[in-house]
Amino acid sequence: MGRGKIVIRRIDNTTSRQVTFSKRRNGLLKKAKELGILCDAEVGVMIFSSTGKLYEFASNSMISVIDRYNKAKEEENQVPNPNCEIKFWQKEVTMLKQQLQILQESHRQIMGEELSGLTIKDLQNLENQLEMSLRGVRNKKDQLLISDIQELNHKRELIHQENLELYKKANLIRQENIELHKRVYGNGDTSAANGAMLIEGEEMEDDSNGPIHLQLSLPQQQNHASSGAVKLGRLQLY
Amino acid sequence: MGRGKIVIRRIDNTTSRQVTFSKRRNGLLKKAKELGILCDAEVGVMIFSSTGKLYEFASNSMISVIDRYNKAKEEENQVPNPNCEIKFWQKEVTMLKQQLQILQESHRQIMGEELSGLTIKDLQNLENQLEMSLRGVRNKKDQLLISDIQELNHKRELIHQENLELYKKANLIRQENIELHKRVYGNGDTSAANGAMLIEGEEMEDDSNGPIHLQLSLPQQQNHASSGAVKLGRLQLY
DNA sequence: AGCTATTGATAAAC
DNA sequence: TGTTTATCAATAGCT
Repeated sequence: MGRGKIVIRRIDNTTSRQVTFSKRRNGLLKKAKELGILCDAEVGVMIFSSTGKLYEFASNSMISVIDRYNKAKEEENQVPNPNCEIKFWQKEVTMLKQQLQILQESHRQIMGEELSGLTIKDLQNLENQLEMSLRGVRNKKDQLLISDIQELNHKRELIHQENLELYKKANLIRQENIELHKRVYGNGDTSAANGAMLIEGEEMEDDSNGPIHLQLSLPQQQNHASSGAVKLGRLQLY
Repeated sequence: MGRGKIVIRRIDNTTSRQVTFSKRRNGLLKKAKELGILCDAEVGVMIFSSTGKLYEFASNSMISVIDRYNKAKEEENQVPNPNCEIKFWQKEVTMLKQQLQILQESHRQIMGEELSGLTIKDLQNLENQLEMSLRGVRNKKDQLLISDIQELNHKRELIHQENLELYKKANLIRQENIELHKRVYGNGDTSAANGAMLIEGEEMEDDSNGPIHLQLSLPQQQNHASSGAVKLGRLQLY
């Protein structure tokens, strides 16, 4: 029930796992509440998020539900074991220790540490797994690098645009300057200093300082970066 | 979600209340299960029908959930319970669970499953680790293969020696046979059957069956296996 | 219990 | 976290 079908399996992506948790938790609590009301049932729901936070619902009170649950279980088992809780936790510890051991062994094997006792077939499987993992890791790394490059390219493009704007503005100001110059020194000076009218404000490369740098740096940056980098990005990526 | 909208209010009709209970109860339990799996959460649901029957779900075990719930509530209320032994085991469980979680996460990363959130440097380290592991596994596999080959060679050598012994014994028996033959049929037959004395038992290839096969098969097997395989082993491994 | 029309929940996108 | 929307899943009402 959503934009696409999903398989019921641990959601790897942390963010979407949290988002889904938030939504489905609310859904579950709502349904529990509805069930309690509609069907006159006593319902208790406890949810611990993966971060350990508790969310709960109880149609009356959680203590009441738990109590009723314990009673029901006692009746069911008809064996009121006094050491029950301690035994439970001990079992839990045993189970967890086993799990840990298994995982640690597998981990060691994967790390290529403790390979004695494996058959050639085991080793072949391990090798295949490692190769697959390696491909996954490399893909992920490449993706990261490529997205970094794209981001940098984007930023560069923005700065380039900004540079163009600044260049245009500088040119306008320079033109204005020339106009003001003409007005201040009159027509007599104009013919002596400049043989032709500076209509567009071009051809001033040798006289002023600031604009020159802009004019020189822009085409360089443009040709170098935008053609080279974009081509690289497209060839490598798509 | 049904043929018509309903208001969330106790269903008066007993039958339809029970039917709805059955349906929604299953729905709730399913959703609880899904939430637990999808979002890596610990979920516990207890439902008492209006007739008092208990239905439950817990992602791990209800005792664990209730206990965690009590703990959370205790912490909330800041009321420390001096239940020493149980607390010890609970601590143990908590610690083991933490270890497990850490290991599982690392395991997932190594398996190339959950790589989001890693930096390029992390990925680089992971890649190096995987490459190292792969080398280790491949080395081990090669070692195994080579020791297998060596063992086979050794066995082959033993069998070869055994064959030689058998061949010698067969020759001796054959000589004895000839001697006996001579004694039985006298000197007149000796010159007709064999021109020269068979001193070492050689040159009998065309007359007897067993020894011929041995003599032919041995040099072939020896040259093929011992020179070829050993050379391969040395070149690949050392 | 089994069948659908219909509502409700929610995955994906922002 | 909240909102929106397209889809899928749950289920209300029947049989």
